[in-house]
Amino acid sequence: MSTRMTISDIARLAGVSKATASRVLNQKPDVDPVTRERILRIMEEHNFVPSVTASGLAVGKGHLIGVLVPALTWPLIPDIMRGIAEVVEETSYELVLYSIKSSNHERDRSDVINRILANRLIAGLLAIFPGQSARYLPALQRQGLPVVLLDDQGLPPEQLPWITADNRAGAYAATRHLIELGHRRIAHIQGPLKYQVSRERFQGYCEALQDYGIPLEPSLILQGDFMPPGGRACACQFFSMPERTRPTAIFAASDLMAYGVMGAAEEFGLRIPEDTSLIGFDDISSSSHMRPPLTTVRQPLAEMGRCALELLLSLLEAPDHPGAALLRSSPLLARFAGSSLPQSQSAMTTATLESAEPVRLRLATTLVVRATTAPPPCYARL
Amino acid sequence: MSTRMTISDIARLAGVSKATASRVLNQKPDVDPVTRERILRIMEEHNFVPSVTASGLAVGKGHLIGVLVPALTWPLIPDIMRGIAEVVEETSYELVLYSIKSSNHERDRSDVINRILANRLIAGLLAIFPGQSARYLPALQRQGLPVVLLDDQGLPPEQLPWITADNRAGAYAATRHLIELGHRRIAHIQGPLKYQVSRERFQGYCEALQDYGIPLEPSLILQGDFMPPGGRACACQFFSMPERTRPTAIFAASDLMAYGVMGAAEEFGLRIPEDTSLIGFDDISSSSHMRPPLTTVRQPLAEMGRCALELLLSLLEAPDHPGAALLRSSPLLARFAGSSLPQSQSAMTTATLESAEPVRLRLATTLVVRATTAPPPCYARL
DNA sequence: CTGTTAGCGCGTTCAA
DNA sequence: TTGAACGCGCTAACAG
Repeated sequence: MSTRMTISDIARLAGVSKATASRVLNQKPDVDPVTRERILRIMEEHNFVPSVTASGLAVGKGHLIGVLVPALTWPLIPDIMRGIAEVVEETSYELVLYSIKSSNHERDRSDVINRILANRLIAGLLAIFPGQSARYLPALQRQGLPVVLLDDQGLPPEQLPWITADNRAGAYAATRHLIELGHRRIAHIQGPLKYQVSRERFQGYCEALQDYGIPLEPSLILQGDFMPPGGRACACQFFSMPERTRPTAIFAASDLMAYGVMGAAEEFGLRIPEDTSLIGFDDISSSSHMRPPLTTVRQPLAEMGRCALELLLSLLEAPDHPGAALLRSSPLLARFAGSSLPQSQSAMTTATLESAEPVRLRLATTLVVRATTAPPPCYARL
Repeated sequence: MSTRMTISDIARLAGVSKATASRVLNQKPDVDPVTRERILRIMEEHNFVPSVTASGLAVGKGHLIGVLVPALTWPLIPDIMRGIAEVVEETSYELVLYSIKSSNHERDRSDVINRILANRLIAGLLAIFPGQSARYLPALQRQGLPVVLLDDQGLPPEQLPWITADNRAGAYAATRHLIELGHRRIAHIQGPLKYQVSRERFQGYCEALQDYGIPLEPSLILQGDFMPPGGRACACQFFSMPERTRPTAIFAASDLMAYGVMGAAEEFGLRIPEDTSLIGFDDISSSSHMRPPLTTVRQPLAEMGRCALELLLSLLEAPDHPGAALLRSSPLLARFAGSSLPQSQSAMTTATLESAEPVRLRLATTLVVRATTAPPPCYARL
């Protein structure tokens, strides 16, 4: 419970110079073992912790890692943060939270970026769902601030390492599940197409249909906004169609939109899954508690956070080693270095290393079947 | 898009000394107006942002605010964080996230605290649901680091300012709602009693019953753990009771536990709200999407975050002015300074200032009636 | 192996 | 009103 200790205090107590004390702090090898032990002991005794501020100033790079997040309330974020926090705890880094002011405009976004860059507080940046802000990120990278993208949700700025989930494969699995249940009129509620994840999910949907010889039906494809009301609106449109053309199953590009569908179904007196099957995407925590529990595609959120941060850390330690070399320095990332294409269903452990130059990891998704999917009603079969 | 600018650069460009440039940066009045303008212009031009690191070092206090959070995935946290982020954005402070390693033990907790204290990174700490870690907080406070507690969930360490929701009143309103609907056998699933919020909610339940002359029935009170499985288990126990003594309504101390109740009800073939009414507590976002939408008590989460941070900020600026004086310095907190007891139902704007010495704010909660409450089934009436 | 010196970028004295 | 000098706590260069 002592008060603030400086390295000078420690040095004085140990009878050495500050430089020596600093050396043992930084694990330098060139210190007399016995002296080192003595200093270490003194530090322990007074539970000394070096000032991140000062060392940051001295080295020119702080030991802080910035995390740029959109609205914290977007349900995927907390799980991702959990993964991030887990690996940060293992290191001596601290996390600085930058949240993008959602309400305001362009100006604000570049402001945040400027703050990040100019005050030189952080050593690296992890940008989660940067969306439009992604525009400014390459500039940071060029100025020497390592940046890692997590599921960009926008046009991927080239040359930035990024981590994402295999949205296409997840959507494919979901659609195939529906097809195998016997559905043929399968609707899809897209996310906003300006996000890459939306397009990937749509692509997976299309490919599954195509592989099973089911023609794409444009009237069964609507664009939502990832939120419940949007999903509800699209569903209402589907449910208003004549029974013969009405979809017997709906694949929504987010769980939240699926919630909206459930609301609409109730309004139309349609039972799920008896009258209409439903699949979401994300597997946010509340989905398992819905009545009936929602069948959905799980993103390995925490794992994505972990990977992204490990990647960033390795970038910090070896800024000039782009590509696969980075992967070897991290135990977690190393697991992915070997695998090429996702061949097994053991989701959490497969991923593909897409390109060598800027590292790009795509983590596997898994279909989790719960209770909102069933064979189509009799009148619709065949 | 310039590279890092230091104050020396600015000074050189403006043809003045670094000291002068520093003066205008810190709003010192003793600078020649025209010179000041010139310097300001140059700073703007090169979009110069002072290094938080360096100024922090110089002043001895960084412009960072620490937020101590438990598991990010606890559903209340994101909303609180949103409130916090909103007011942080208005200031020049940044947020540093400290998460308590949930898995490990005592040792870890004090470690986090030590890091926080010793590296002198942050100027103030906002502790959300500190739980057992609250033990260490007063020490920080004594060492000159302002600390604000947000909904302590434990034994409140004396002398620390804290913000919470009016759990008692919320629980009272929920129970009264049930009583007024005609229920008399009202069960309560408590949160863990080691948390103060659980005890307060239980207290509100008891008081409502008492005020309406309904005797407390011990068999209708079970302790849960705030999580769905716990709620489910308790509900199963209730639903297994003979119909004559079985509760016609359940008030769960958290929405998550209410979800568990819904699952159990389905299992027992009981309809909600026809056979059993149900009320939760928290109003987490998914509750409005449940089928049927959950009646619950809303905590003003974001507002709590906002207040807590404003309080902390005012503490930073006037460290020696405890008590009500603080409140006046903040526009948001000032709103509460006048009101004494919550008299109106306009929840978000009433609160009680409990004591003058360590500031204690209790924000109003609101009952949000949705679709899980109804009059008791016929056989149970009267 | 270790001590000495010189900053990192900024705030704050002191004189001028 | 302004400038020069010093120090925050630490690291990095260079000696010894």
